[in-house]
Amino acid sequence: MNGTKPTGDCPRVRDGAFFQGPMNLLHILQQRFQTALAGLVDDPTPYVAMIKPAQDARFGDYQANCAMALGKALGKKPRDIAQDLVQRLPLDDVLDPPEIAGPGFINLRFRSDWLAKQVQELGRDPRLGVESPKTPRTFVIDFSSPNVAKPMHVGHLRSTIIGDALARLLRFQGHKVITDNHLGDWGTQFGILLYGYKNFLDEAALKADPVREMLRIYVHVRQLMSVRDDEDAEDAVNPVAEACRQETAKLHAGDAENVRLWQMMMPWCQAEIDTVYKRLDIHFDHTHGESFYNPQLPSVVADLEKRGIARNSEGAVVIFLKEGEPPALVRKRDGAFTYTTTDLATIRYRAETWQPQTVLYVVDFRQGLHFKNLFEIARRWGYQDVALEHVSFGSVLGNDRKPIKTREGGAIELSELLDEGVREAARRYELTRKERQERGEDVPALAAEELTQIYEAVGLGAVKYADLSQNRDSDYIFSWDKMLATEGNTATYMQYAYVRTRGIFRKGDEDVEPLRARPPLPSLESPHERALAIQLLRFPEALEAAATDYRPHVITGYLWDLAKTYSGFFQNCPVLKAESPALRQSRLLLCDLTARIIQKSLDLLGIRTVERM
RNA sequence: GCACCUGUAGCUCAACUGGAUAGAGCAAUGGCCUACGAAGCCAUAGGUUGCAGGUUCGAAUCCUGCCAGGUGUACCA
Repeated sequence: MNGTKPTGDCPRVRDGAFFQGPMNLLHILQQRFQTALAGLVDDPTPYVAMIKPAQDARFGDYQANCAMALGKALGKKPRDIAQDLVQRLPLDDVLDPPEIAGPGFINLRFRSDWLAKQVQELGRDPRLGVESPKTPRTFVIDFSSPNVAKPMHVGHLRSTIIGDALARLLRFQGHKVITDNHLGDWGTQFGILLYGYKNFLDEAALKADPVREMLRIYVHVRQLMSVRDDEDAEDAVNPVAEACRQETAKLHAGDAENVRLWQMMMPWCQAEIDTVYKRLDIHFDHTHGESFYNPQLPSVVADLEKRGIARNSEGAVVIFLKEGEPPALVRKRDGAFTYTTTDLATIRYRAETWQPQTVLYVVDFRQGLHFKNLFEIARRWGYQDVALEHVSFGSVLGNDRKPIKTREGGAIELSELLDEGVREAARRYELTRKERQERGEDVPALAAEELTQIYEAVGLGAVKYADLSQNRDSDYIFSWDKMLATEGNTATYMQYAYVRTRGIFRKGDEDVEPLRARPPLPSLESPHERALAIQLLRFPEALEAAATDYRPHVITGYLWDLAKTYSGFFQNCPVLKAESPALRQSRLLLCDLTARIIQKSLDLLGIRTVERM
């Protein structure tokens, strides 16, 4: 705290000037309760945390639930404490007189004139009310991380989408974010490619389209590996698989030919995954794959041994974690290193290179134990001041509730899945369009170019939104019907809500720029206007809640609430035909802010909007 | 065996991390296009939150024990 600055309204420096912007509603209430509680308890923090949005409009906008807990701690009647607190609250111009209800709930309601001023500020705020953090943190986000020798498949979907959304969110909040794609570019899958290249290469096909030929080779060898020679030989080593292993070993040992081939193939593999990233609009700051860390591995093991963290056991170098539990291997009996070794080298490199406060691993839940062990080892190794977090997520299931597969039982290629999403979006779009035309509705005529963009935005948006709107802990069932539904909490619905809002400006021939440069003080007389105002002002709060536990579905939940609140407003408050020009401007501001926040929220989820559909 | 995750309306999911009468969307029923895009809106119905205990002013949420499903568990990553 700086005594020369007012603390109550938190002026912010922006573009070199002090900017009096709108504030996170929850923060304002928390500050006021901080003050009120200061005289009552030593540490108000846990009690301040008991301020929540009211579940029911009858209970006001927010409610403070701390009086009951305080009653216990102070040995007084909760309602008396609530009364005391209310009297200590700095009231000024922000709140209506709070009410005390039930066992000691304090119901809080903002003054509408104060809300209107906040909305006016929000209108000219390019950051839509989101304040820059006092102390920005540095995050490294490790996500996607496909094995590059084979095409990306549906198993990479969640990590890629969730990781990208978290990167966008944290970056927008004002943190420093470094995205790093930890490619599997050094493993057994390259042995498969090397073996295939040496034995089944079609030179002409390679010249024509190297990526396609690599795919063909990979798939072909995989088939050979999985075919059993005869029924009795179940445990026998498949000769092709063995040959592939040997190619991998030679690569790791530095065999000149294999290294040369690896260097030749890598750009092709990279090109293959880049097309998927480009389509999904996903970018990485760094792509340090396993091969990048390979030269560092011996020193990792040596250092762990030197510090007495790792030791020899049965010929391997291992780290014992817990009594009765299997140890983690950092070097196998045959001298090869493991993924634990690589991951440790990665932690060291990231810590030394970027000094992050937090490293997020957006990786599927099945690797939970691996990360638990890895993080424990990292702590013993001395990396205690960097928070390592496994942001885990469940599986994508088919209709049979089993991990989704093709009809043949193979993994669904991501590029094909995205193609199908866009095709489905186009098919459904044309269907609805035809229906609407038959009903005599005013359907905008759109050029082929614009339609293509709509299909992409809707199809890809549907896939992303369906994933992100789910609590990441649980599995989810993949269904085109569900994700491309035009009703309910879907990308399509939100994109449509955005379009409808924009439609008002088109129809009314209204420009948004003056609204944003000099927003009017809105009227919040109607309960629908007031509810929408609060919902708009809650945007920063939603982002904060989503970021706290790295849960993008909190953003989609907020969006859904916003869309429903907007619907109520839209249905009951005419905009273009408002009773007065002033009211029209007031409502246009609310519309524009709704559109901007929908667009920004979708953007943080990596989803595009279009102006017309 | 041990560990982690999941179990909420017929189906798919929420519930802001302990708050007031557990909410949405599908599906069902009934209504709303001479006010801005009906891909929309409103209303009705639907629940022993897997089961049983416990903790307290208050539990879907925390603890214990069961039941069911998924996943992992020394040389794949």
